[in-house]
Amino acid sequence: MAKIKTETNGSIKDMILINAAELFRKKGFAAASVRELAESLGIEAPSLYNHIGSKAELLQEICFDVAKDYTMHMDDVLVSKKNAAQKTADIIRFHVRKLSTDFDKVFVSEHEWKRLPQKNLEEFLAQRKLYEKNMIDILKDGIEKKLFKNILPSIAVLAILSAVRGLELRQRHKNEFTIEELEETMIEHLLHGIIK
Amino acid sequence: MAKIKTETNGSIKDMILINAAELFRKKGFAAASVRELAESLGIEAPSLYNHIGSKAELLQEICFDVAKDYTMHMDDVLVSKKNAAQKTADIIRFHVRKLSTDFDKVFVSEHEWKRLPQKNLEEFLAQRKLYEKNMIDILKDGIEKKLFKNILPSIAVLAILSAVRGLELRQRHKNEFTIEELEETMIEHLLHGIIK
DNA sequence: CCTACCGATCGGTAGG
DNA sequence: CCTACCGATCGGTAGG
Repeated sequence: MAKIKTETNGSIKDMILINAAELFRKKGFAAASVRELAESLGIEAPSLYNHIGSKAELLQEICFDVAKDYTMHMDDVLVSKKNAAQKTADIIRFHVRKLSTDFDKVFVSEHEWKRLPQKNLEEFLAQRKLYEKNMIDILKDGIEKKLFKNILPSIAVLAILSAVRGLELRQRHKNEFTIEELEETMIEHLLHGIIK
Repeated sequence: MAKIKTETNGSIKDMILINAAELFRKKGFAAASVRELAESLGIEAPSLYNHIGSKAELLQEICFDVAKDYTMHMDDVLVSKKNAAQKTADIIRFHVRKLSTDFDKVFVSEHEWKRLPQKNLEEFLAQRKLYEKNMIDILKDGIEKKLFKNILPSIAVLAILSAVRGLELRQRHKNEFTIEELEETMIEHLLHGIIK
């Protein structure tokens, strides 16, 4: 009898995905139960299946939603006229911003993608690999143009991506810094270092 | 009847912890079953309980073993006569090396500590917070001594730690780079940046 | 949207 | 170290 309370403009499926992302982040995909998700929505577990196909499907939608956003941004960056340093800065900025605006989804996508069913996992990894290849190409271009030092591109990409992926802003630095401060500080650090 | 095969010098408990770390890394703590762990050791699940108290205890031992190593290294760094830049480099180097030599344990400690039971979780977080505070103090000292730029220490620590924590060397770059190359590249990047 | 319920699997214990 | 087994919980289905 109880109906899912939808926030303004939120469809039922959106509400489910929002709550699922929060639950998966807090408990991990494997330890999060469908019953608990249903409870957070004010309904019984079996009723959820009128809206979703399976628990795994929710994880899949979260991961690929996030991946799509990153991929689309990368496409914008690649066709822009900016130089390698500016492109790299854009990517860092986007990661920090995305993490702060869509924390639950991004976190789940970063930490729980390994629980995707085989087929989805392969596709997810392929997208991720392409993303990293695009970044490596940007760094290589920067090295060629004498903009960057003669670094090892694949390791630099690993360092940059893990730095921005691993950020755990959560509540911690919520009111300590603005998002813009965080973005620019990360860009400065990862491009120019901290040594005077 | 089957006995656990112990590798040279490895006690049974050590073997259990090694296999548990690998299993927890691959499947996640929640999704890893005691039965599967037992199977990897060639025994039945109930027999495991002659050697362990609970599944949670294994996670606890893995996480605190790793935390102890980092904390002990930090203590060495803090009493050393090196300057802030050298101390920071030492910390980065230790993280990279530790990750490459104890991949499964470090990975589990980084990704699964949230599944620790309440009491252990609080202690783990306290140790982690102290570790970060020590690093912040090192950076502050570097800023005071005009060695570092006027960065935001807490964000810089976050960037450095997430960069080194998030590294996924695994098989990927196994034969592509030596550990030393990886260490020095990360130090160079996180201290001096990539811009020429 | 609900109640009722299924088979599978879980961590762990009893007892030898 | 084993077999036998427990209660709890899981994702999901049937039927209305």
